[in-house]
This record gives sequence, structure tokens and C-alpha cells, in this order.
Amino acid sequence: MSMTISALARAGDVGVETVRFYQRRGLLDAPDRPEGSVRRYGESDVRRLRFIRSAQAAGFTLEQIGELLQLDAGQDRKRARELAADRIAALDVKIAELEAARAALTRLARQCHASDEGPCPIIAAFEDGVQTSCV
Amino acid sequence: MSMTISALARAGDVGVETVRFYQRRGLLDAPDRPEGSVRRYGESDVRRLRFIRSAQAAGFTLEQIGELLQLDAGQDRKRARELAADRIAALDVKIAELEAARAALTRLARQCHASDEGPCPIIAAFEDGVQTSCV
DNA sequence: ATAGGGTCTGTACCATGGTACGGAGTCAAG
DNA sequence: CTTGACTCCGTACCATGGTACAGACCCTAT
Repeated sequence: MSMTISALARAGDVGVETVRFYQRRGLLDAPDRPEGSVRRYGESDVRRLRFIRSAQAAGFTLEQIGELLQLDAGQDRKRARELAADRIAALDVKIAELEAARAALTRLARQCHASDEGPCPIIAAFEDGVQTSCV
Repeated sequence: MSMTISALARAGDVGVETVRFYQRRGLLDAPDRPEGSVRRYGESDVRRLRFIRSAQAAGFTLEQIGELLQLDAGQDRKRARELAADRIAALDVKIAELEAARAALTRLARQCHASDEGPCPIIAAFEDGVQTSCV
């Protein structure tokens, strides 16, 4: 019910400096220090820290997470859905890009294995401008 | 057969400053300046610039691209295959992460749409630590 | 020959998400 | 009541991939 910053950091599986960084960014509160002592943190801080890490795992930037945190405990569902939809669209683009790159590299590596004649197809492909966009 | 830096940049669809940046990073040559004049670039520079952009599109970092460029026009095929295999593995990890995040967000957005009762499931899920790892 | 562009060089700055450090204060065990 | 660990605060630094100047030079057309 009253943890130090390092206990909080441990609970959220981040470093102490990261907690302070989030505080500076306004993502975490820095509670008042009781009369010449150190700050104490509670369960709500742990939840908030875990929120940040979860949202980060879903690819939100810290700025977007800040906005999510301002949605007042889920009162503005419309905006939350918008943010989620934006993020899903961005994820789709990114996934498609990475899959295209993966397909291109796989094909090239296979060609490269198939023969030892001539220049390496991997290098050669980049010189020609490899098709990473043919999803 | 003899372009200025801005023509080169246009040919590679990057900015002039980006070309200079690649030169500083050792990815592009900075040809000698002919007697108190400006540098001139040729087709090989365009190919190299496009190589860099292609490899970047496949997710290689500039440092890895530097290594690819040192493979001497494809003589060291083993190393090229290694680099490609590493990149494919990294892409697989990243793709799996993004797909997990996408699935989680999609599920939450659907739940959020389904009812307007109680707190927004999107926000709530992050507070509980959303499962983005259940690929 | 002079105005306007483009080029060169060095250096500084940007966003993003942290990480590190010095010096002072505080806490807890022995 | 000392010693060692932890906290606080400000500031500096890191990687990554650029972007933006300023001031000097150069090039071309008029």
C-alpha cells in the first residue's frame, strides 16, 4: 500500500529511471513527499504503469498513451475507439510492409542458396531495387 | 553521366541533406571535387543510393546496410545469407508482435462498440494488462 | 559583372524512448 | 549512530535516422 519508487519500478518491470521519465512526461503522477521523506506509491500507480506498458506493447506512442490516459477512466469511448481504429490501420500498413520485406528476403535467400554462380542475388536485388511492395 | 548532388538526390527520391548524411555515414562516396568546382555523380551512385533505400525498406538498419555494401558486390554470399536470415527472423518476431497487438485491439474495439455500459473495454483492458502476446 | 540559384562544410537541432550521473538528502539495520 | 542502500533533482548523454541552418564558395544566364 506504500511502495518506494524502486518497488513500483519492479512491479511494472521497468527501471527506476524509466518511472521518473514517465513522470516527467506527465504519464505518471509524482505524489507529494510527506514532510522531508520520500514519495510513496500505491496500487493505482502500479496499474497506471502497467497500463502504459500494455498500451506500448500495442504500439501506441507515449504521446498517444497520454491521450488515452486523459480519457478519464473510459468515459470518452468514441475517442478511445478512434484511437484504437487509427492504431489498427497503422498496424495493418506496418504488417503489410514487413511481410513484403520478409517475402522478398526469403525468395532471395533461396535463390542465393540454389547456385553459387555469379553475383549474390541478395545484393544484386537491392541494386536493382528489390520489390518489397508486392505483398 | 555527371549529375549534381541535387540530381542524385532526386534520382534516389531523397533530400540533398540525406545524401550528405549517407556520405558522412560512409554509405555513399563523396567523389573528389574537380579543381575548385562541385562534385559530380554518376549512375553507380544512383544505384548505390537505391540499394540503400531498398535495403532500408526491407528493414535493415544503416549499419547493416553498411555491412552489406562491404560484401564486395556479392562475393561473400555466405555472409549475405546470414544477414538475410537474421533479418527474416527479426521480421518474424516483429510481425508476430504487431499481429498480436492488432488482434487484441480489434477485439477490444468490437467489445467497446457492443455496449455503452460501464467503463470502456479498451481503456480497461490496458489497466488489466492486455494480452498482446496470445498470437 | 552581377544576380540568383545550387553546392560545400561544419555544426546544431529534431523526435523517440529512454539511460546515466553527481551531489545532497533519507531510511533502515546493526 | 554510523554505514550502506535508496531517493531526489537536474542535467547530460545515448542510438537512430535524419533535417536545418550559416557563411563561403561556385555556376549560369543575362
